[in-house]
Formats: sequence, structure tokens, C-alpha cells
Amino acid sequence: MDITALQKIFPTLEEDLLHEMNEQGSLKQLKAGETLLRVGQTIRSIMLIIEGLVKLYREDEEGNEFFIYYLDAGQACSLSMVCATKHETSEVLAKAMTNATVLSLPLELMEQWMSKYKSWYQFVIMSYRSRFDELLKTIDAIAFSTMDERLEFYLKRQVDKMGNTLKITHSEIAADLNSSREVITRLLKKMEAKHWLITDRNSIEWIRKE
Amino acid sequence: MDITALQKIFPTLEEDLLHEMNEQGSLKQLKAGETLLRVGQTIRSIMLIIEGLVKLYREDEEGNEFFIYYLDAGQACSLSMVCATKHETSEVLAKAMTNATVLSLPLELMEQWMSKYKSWYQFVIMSYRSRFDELLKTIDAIAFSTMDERLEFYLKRQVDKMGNTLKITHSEIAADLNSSREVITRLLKKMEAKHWLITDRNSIEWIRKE
DNA sequence: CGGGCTGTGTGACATATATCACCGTAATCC
DNA sequence: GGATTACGGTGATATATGTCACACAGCCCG
Repeated sequence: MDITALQKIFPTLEEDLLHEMNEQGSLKQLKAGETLLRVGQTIRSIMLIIEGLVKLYREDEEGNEFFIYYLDAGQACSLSMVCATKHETSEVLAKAMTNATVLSLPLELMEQWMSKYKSWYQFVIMSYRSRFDELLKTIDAIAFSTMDERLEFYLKRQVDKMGNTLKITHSEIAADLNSSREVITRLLKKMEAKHWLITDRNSIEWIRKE
Repeated sequence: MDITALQKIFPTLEEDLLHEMNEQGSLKQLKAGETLLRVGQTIRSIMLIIEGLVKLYREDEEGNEFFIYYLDAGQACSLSMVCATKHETSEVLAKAMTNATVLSLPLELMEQWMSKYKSWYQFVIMSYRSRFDELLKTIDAIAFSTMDERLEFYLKRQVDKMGNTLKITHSEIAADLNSSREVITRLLKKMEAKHWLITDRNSIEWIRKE
């Protein structure tokens, strides 16, 4: 990889650090739909998203996958950075939504860089902070809201990441929200009646102004 | 404070660090029920629990308080450690459940200690990790479980922290779970019928074996 | 002592969401 | 092109949970 490209993706990181990342890291290519991290899998490295969109889920015993948040280019998988030992396992499922590139770095660097590079420290703290906030927002949605509000919150999150036209089916939404397809269909119809969006086979266009 | 006491509470931290904590920190005493941190309040310092039990809530617009987890002696308020700048505000509400003592440290130390003391780095990482896990467990409970399972999970958490006899009312439980008092009363009755617990005015005794 | 709390118990009912059954239509596949 | 499958629409019904109404018991307090 070349340094100026890395600089674009991680504008806050200092140049020496970017060079080191380049030398020590290895790039992994993922195809859309591929799994980056399974629940229970041992975490062996720090993972930074270089390109693409990665979706994080929480799984229950029956294999239901509950969507928690997205990671996109320039973000780190926080979970991969909270491993004090080398034997810790993942609590979440991470899947590439689009084709994606991930930079994989040995866990030991975490600690070294923490003292060596101020910008790394800042990056890690920022990263925790924003993941924490995402989790809290997810909790809010399920703790305090009804399904229509949750659906709205969900759609907005998608639109933020992927633009106004979502290529997604009602079943997929239902799975992400741990609801059922019919419920989502009905709620989407209501939103369509309110002109918040236009539904079509396999896609939803968000048109709500403001 | 004396160092051997601190050592008991934070057994993983190195002695030099404990001395520094002692010099630079200030102790704050809280009475049971007092608020340590309000939503929206600016976070000015790193907060470590020396003694007592602190309860963390998420609040919605109407003032409902949804319980997320407990912090007890030897633990840090992770949120107070994810502030990159000095102007960040709290996303949660923290209340002392018992009388409590909190050690308050200037935010700048966070970064200095990160490079200076390996044990501090380990402590911070561990702390993030376990808070993260707690949040994920909370999400599981509300995303995948019905109210009776959530109540069971809730009661077990309380019992873990406070022992088998809980001094709590049905309304308080309902508030913590964002449910309603009648629902909790009925579910508790069912659990009592199954001999999981004994209810009494203002208290619940958890007796379930295994 | 009596009156007003606070906490609990419980029936009746309202509502949100899940589930079941079934259908039509668009896309896909030999 | 005809069969097959995936997706979306919709009514009927079941279930979980929330809400309302009210009763009762213990407790505090003037």
C-alpha cells in the first residue's frame, strides 16, 4: 500500500506510524458476504478497515443475528483492540457487506504504539468512544422504542452508510431487528403512505426530507 | 489513603503507580442514592471506585432510567476514560447504591500513565473489555429474551453484587427493566411458585439452588 | 387512634408484535 | 416457456406485555 492512500484513510495518524503499519501489517481481501470474525473465534490481531463496509452482529443460541452497528473505512474493530491476552475470543459476528480490505496487525503492537505514538492513543480512545456510543444508541432503541421507531432508526443508519437507495429485503431487515417479515412489511407500507420512502422489490428508497 | 489499602483494591497495579494515584487523586465521598454523573454532564476526571456500589443507567427523553450495569470497588467508570478531549459529556447516569468512595484523577494522567505504566495500560484494556461485555449481555437480554428471562437475568445480576437478599421493591425493578409494576409482580409470583425465590414487602430472597 | 401513605395482589381490558395461512407477482433456472 | 423459487401483501388469530381500576395490608405520623 502506499502511504498517501493510508493517510487519506487515517488522517489523524502520524506519518511514522503509518509507515510502521505498512511494514508490519498484512492486507486481507474479503468478498461481499464473507465473514471476518465468528463468535467464539480467537482474536489474533488488530483489525482496521481500509475499504468497504463491515456489519457487526450479536448472535443468540438459535443463531439469530441481531445487528449492532457498522464499521467503515478508517475505523477499527474495537473488540480486536480490547484483548489483553492472546487467547480472548470474539463476542460478535462481523461480516463484510461490500467487498472489503482489512489491515491486520499483530496484537503486541497495540501496547507498543500506545506509548510510542500519541496519535495512536488518540485513535484508540476515539474508537472506543464511538463504539461505546453506538452500543448505547442500540440499547436505547430496543429498550425504549416500539418497532416502528426502531425500524426508522435502523433505516436511517443504513442510509447514512449506504446512501438513499437500500438494496435490502424485508426478511433481512426483520432478521437484523429480530422481528418478523410480516411486521416489517406492514410498517414499511405505513411509512410509504407517509411518503418517507418508496418500496420496491429488493430495494427501499428513503425520500423523507429533513 | 494508605498504599496497602489501595493495593488490595487494585492488586494488578504497580506500586509506583499507586503512589502517584495517591498523590494526584482526590477522594470523593458519596451517600447512598447520590448521583455521581448525570447525562450531559461534562466529564472532568477519571473516576475509580474505591468502595461501594455504583449503578449505571441510560436515560430516555421522558426520564425513564434503564439499568445497564454495576460498577464496584476496584473498577473504573470506562466512560470517564474514553474522553479524548476535556469537553466530552456523559451519556449515562451513575448513582451510588451504597455509601461510596470514588477516586478522582485529572484526565491528562490517562495518557501519561498509558505510556509510563504497563499495569495501567492493562487495567484500562481490561476495564474496557469487561464494560463492553456487560453492554453486549444487556443487549442480548433485551434483544432476544422475553420479560421473564430478563427478570431472571436481572435478579441474578443483583444477587451477584448484593447477596441473596435484595432490598428492592417491584416498582424499582420495573423501572430498571422499563416494564411496569404489575407485570413484575405477576412474574415474581410465578417464580415464587417455582421456589426460585421468596418475596416479602420490600425484599426478595433468591433461594434457587444451582 | 384514625387517616394517609406505600407496596403488593389481581381481574379486565388494550395494544403491540408474532405467527399462521394463503395468494400474487417478479425473478430465476432448466 | 413452463416450473420453481424468492419476495411482498394481507387477513385472522395468538401471545406477551402494558394499562386501568380497585382492594387490601402494613406502616408512619400527627
